[in-house]
Amino acid sequence: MGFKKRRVKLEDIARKLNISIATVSRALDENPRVKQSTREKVFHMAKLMGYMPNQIAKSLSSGKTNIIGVLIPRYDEPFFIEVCRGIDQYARKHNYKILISSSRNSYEFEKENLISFEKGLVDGIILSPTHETENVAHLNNLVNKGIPMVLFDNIREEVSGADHVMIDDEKASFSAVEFLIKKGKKKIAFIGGIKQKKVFQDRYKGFISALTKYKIPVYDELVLHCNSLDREFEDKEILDFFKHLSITPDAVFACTDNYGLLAMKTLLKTGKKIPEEVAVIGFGDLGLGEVFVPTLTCISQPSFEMGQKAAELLINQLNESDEVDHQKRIIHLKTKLTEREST
Amino acid sequence: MGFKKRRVKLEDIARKLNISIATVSRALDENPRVKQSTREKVFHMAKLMGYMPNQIAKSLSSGKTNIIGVLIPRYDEPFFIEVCRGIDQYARKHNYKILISSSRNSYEFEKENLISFEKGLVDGIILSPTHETENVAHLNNLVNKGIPMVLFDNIREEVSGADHVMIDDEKASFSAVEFLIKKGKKKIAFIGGIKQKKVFQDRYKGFISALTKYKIPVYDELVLHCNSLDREFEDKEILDFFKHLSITPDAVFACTDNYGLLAMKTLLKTGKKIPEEVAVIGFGDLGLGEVFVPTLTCISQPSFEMGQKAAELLINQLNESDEVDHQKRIIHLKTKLTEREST
DNA sequence: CTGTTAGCGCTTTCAG
DNA sequence: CTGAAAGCGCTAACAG
Repeated sequence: MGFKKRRVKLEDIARKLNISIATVSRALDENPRVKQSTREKVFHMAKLMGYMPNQIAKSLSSGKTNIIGVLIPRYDEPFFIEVCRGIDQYARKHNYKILISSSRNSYEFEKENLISFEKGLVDGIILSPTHETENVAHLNNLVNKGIPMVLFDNIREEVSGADHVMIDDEKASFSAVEFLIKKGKKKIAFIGGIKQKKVFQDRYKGFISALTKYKIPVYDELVLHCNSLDREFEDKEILDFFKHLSITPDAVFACTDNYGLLAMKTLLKTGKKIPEEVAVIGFGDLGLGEVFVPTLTCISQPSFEMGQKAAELLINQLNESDEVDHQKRIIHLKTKLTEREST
Repeated sequence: MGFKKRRVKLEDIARKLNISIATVSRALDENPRVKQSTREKVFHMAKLMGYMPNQIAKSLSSGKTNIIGVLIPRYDEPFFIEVCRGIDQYARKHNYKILISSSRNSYEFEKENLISFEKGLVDGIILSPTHETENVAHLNNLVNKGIPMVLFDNIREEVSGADHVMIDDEKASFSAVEFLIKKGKKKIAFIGGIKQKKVFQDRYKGFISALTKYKIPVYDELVLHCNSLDREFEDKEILDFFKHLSITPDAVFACTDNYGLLAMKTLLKTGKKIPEEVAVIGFGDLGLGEVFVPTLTCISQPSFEMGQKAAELLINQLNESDEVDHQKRIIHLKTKLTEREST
């Protein structure tokens, strides 16, 4: 807005046509209560004058913006972008736009962003809390104010009143590790992410329970929890990890595709044959794994679908009557194992 | 908005304190014209009552939303995401938020998205037109309405009044190809993108002029202009390309990192040694090239910086006086060649 | 079918 | 320093 040239508004059309603003508004709204001929006149004049409705005025008046706020921890993670695509696709169909913000992995920024959402720009919020987010009071707070919310990825179950979209991380990683075990692997390394994230905790649990079930020893040395929040450092962390191993793993279960690729890269550099000597399996399936040589076997996570589902849940909440209290919903999406060349 | 519970507004604070709405508004605005003690009372009460300003009302009243609309052709292209990060970073510092939309490579969607921007949601627009966009009337149209605009990537110089942020694609690709030539390569393949995009046209020109300058033959067979708009098909297109060659190239200049990686992948599969038998160079430098084995040499494009610069130009326009006509600015950013293992 | 009127919540003259 | 009042552009009773 604030466009330099003056914009034509309803009033201008009304005056030109010698009718009331209300009628113009209704006509443009395709309200059946206005005469066909009037409507046509209005449409014609609106077009002629280059009328463009003012969304802000509409929102103030109607009490809704038709914008969904999306808050993700970072942009440079294909998973989040894919989820956003899913949200966008569903939202668009239902006449909503999305406003994406990044909390840049910071609890403070998360709060800050939510505040700007709370200022009335968005009708509801979809978010993945950062790993730093221990206290979820700010989230419950928003929910209590009646702002519809859906969580995904780093779910915090304590947030009552917000819907959740998730996968069964533990089960998925269990099946990945089981797959390796059934291939005869016995020295399986684990590369996880930030320990504070529920998804990584769960993937670790799955890893452990698979090994336990099949009575395969857990070598502490073969377990790495990456702490990096940056591509650059992840790289280094994984390189170092492999450099200092005294046991040579015959398989690697990586909690993200990126970790899987970095692991393969490091292994290849040290002359290992994949998958003959070391099998590698990743998690995510966001396209990168298919480009690498060898291509990466991985747990396929329905990222796009997660987004769609999150949007669906949110929009359902938005359409719920304001009277009844929202009944929390938790959606579990299925994962599958996609076998490629690295195993 | 439309939050179920009623929100506290200026009026509520005013009444509680027995002062006028105007004073509350001014106090909260840190307007020096209000007495220190009053201001403190207001702040205290606002906090107590959990006041949260209504951005929509503010926007309607002030005529600006402090939102920048960003329109990119697709989300699943790291380059665009990186540009968005740059925009976001600069915008944030200057108290702007960004609203990202994707035109999904469609001229129709581009127009549609711009219309929703034009409805007053955004103060200005940063965009990369789609390859389908031949007619730029819709863009000039917006500019003429006084909406500040900055173009990047697939620049259309015809859009007068909009600022441009670009790199010298021709020069950059010239230098890449020259680099290959100086390494003694003589049968250089070219993998470009959609021909309708200016960036790809320019990169092709650079390729040709380097070969010409050094009197290296251009083999038509070694030139591929990818038409795919989808990862999946790009893959296939490049595979096919190499499969049907009768000449074996000793180098490949790829117009994106992704093409470069796919080329390497295909070459490796057919047993070629990189860089000994075939050197490969990409364009972009968005992180993927560093993970691959071998790592990809490429032209580094300052994507993040492009975003920052675009935001800077736009925000400058927003701050310009409404009286004077905007003086078009074109910014050229520098590229450099980053040598890695693939050459 | 159409017009009148009262908001939506905030900013901003203009008076005082 | 503070208040009253107009207005941003549109929607939605309510009345006719």
